[in-house]
Amino acid sequence: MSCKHHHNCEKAAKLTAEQLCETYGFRFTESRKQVFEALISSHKALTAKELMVQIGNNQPPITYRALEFLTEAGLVHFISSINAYIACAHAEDEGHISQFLICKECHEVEEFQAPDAVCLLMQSAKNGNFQVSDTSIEMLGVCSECQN
Amino acid sequence: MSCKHHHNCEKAAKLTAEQLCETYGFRFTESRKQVFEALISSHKALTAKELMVQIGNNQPPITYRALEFLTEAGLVHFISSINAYIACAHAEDEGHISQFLICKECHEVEEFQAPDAVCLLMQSAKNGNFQVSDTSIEMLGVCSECQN
DNA sequence: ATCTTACTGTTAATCTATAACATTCGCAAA
DNA sequence: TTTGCGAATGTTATAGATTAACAGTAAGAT
Ligand SMILES: [Zn+2]
Ligand SMILES: [Zn+2]
Ligand SMILES: [Zn+2]
Ligand SMILES: [Zn+2]
Repeated sequence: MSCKHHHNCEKAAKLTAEQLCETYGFRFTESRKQVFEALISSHKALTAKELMVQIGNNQPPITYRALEFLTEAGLVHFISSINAYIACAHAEDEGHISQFLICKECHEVEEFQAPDAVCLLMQSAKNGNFQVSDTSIEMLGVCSECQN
Repeated sequence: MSCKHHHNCEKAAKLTAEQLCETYGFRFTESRKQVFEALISSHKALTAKELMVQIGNNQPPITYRALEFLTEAGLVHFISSINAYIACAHAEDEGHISQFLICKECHEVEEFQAPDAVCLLMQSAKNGNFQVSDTSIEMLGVCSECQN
């Protein structure tokens, strides 16, 4: 599978993940690895259920725990508008804001960055004296592939 | 309750709602009215369950149907990051993009507009040849009231 | 009057996520 | 080595959110 969507793909990302875990004293265990690999090897966003099917696990807590861990570690993002998870494409950039283009045909998801837009949004919030802790930008539509 | 957050509040909004329904040949029925009024009279975002409690209805389909109708009519927005619904503050501006400041303390939600930021985001999508049909911007944080 | 479509009432099912608790694992201090 | 501790897992069951299905009613058009 090609990798136009990830800055550092699969192997590199796994390395980043392992290092990140070690840095903070956590373990990149088997179940976490399984979930992460399932996500990084698919550029699509996967629901918890789809993940469970893919890694052959029908015990929800195991998958949900791995997802919670990976999400908190910043290795995976949760896309609330479609209730699905995706491996982060910029994990090395810690604490960055999540911005997604989500194709409703093929479910492929591209994580992109538009710092200038984010800046304007932050400005808006600041004008309202609102202290932002978490921002999510989710754009649903049809990707270039699926427009044909 | 004061109305710093709505451009046209309660009565006016209800009127807009009724007109909008009539225009498209739909009815502003009792259950829809109940749900809409519960939302418009609270500036907070309410979950489906909270709504059901508030309008004294424990038959999910009724509430969910009303919510689906109101959402499709553009009178109510669904805020996916917190699984809650809020009455739209700009219903007269049809098809506008949803942007929210969501206070995680008091759960009050402000719908705001930042057209220049949206413009930049659209540009980003366009550069990737991505055809956007629906955009949601959700900023979680602490409102000015709750910072004290 | 009857036809059609929108809308409601009700029951039950499905999908999604978490609680609770016992067990094991990895690691470090005694 | 062994003891102790927190992190992580295994397992069962439950809670919570949303929808399917189908029968029935209401309102406007012809
Ligand atoms: Zn990311
Ligand atoms: Zn696509
Ligand atoms: Zn709105
Ligand atoms: Zn607040």
